[in-house]
Amino acid sequence: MARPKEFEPEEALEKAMHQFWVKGYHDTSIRDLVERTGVNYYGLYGEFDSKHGLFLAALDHYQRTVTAEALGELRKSGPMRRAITRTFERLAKATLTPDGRVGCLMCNTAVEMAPSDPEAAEKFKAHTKLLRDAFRAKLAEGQQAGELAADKDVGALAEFLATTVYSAGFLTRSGFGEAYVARHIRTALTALG
Amino acid sequence: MARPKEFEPEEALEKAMHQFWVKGYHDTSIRDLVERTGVNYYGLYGEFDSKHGLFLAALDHYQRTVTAEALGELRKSGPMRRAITRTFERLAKATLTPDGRVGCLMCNTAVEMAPSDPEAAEKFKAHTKLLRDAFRAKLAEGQQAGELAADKDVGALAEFLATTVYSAGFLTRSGFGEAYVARHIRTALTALG
DNA sequence: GTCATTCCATATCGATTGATATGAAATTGG
DNA sequence: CCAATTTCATATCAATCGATATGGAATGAC
Repeated sequence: MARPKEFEPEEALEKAMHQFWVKGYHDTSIRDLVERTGVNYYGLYGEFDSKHGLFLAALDHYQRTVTAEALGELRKSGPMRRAITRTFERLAKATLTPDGRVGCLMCNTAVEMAPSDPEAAEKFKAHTKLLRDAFRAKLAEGQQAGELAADKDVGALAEFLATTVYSAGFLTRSGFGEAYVARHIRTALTALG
Repeated sequence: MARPKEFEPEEALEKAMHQFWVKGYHDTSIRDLVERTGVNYYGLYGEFDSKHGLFLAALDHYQRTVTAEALGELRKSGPMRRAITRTFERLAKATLTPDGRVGCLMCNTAVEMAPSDPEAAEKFKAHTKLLRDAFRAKLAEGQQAGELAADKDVGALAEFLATTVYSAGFLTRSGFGEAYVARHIRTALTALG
């Protein structure tokens, strides 16, 4: 029984995420967010409390959408190496958006915010755990199937692959071309033996 | 024939570098720099033109001091693997300063500035080239000496090791402990075969 | 000692920041 | 049709931003 909202919260969050993805937290202003989302101050603050609240919500949104989508490849049954390679291909694709070579939002956030923002740091750690656990499951499965040498440390490799995800995002954002990034991933995967 | 400066430009630059190292570019204000360096506005602007000019000078200073010092290990004659391991040990030490887990200034800068600041991006690229060339020389030497398999791609490995330097800085800044970082480096070095 | 010059300390500039307040527009219940 | 409620659009807030201007303090030349 009142005037209806003229925006979809989920759409606004998606657009805000892309804004933070390109410019980071400090270099994004509320006015940037208002312009990008098409939602005015009242709507944004009513929905997300503050710039910081919107930022944290955008981090959650990133994990729920971009990351979860790419990790789907690891949950399929099938050969280990192919699944891992495809996962990296999908993730690499996600570092390129209509806004350019934006990299990985979680990597960007860790660098910019982790030392000074405990809440952002916590979201980043949760993201790392998500990656690590997904890789570990597939690696363990592969080791069982004889696709990975029995003496390999699955836990250490899972950590390594999770970090390689961030490295690939970092390289893309830094301006290195797709060939450079692909070469890095290919070399990294030789650690699987 | 005038009032003498009360500061040493090199010392001021060193302190400014540490400020940018901790907080990045956007989250560091001129007032922060004045406070940290002990040099007032007039002195800073007279010496470095602007906040941005001081930042670029700090990037140069980082390469000349922190990075060059660590790469000295690669220029010594001696076993390849030991030299590479020691280089990473030195670089890992540099990511921990009295200000905390600050990571690698060049990695931080690439993430924060590369897409929007061509001059900073160029300095980062030069830094990557410095790392890559130093690793490549040692790898080629090792390959000649039979410490590295003849079929290994020295160029690709040099790129990979350079990126691993940034990864280690990234992990430190993100809050991972020394054991986690050391494990990552150890796993990465298995790519040498 | 005097004066020109350079530097230090501080005040100040317009612009922008995150956040809030204000009043009109849009909706529903009565 | 009107009052109550919620949202929209915009004006405005104090604080801070990078940068500059101003005035006094410190030096060397003469």
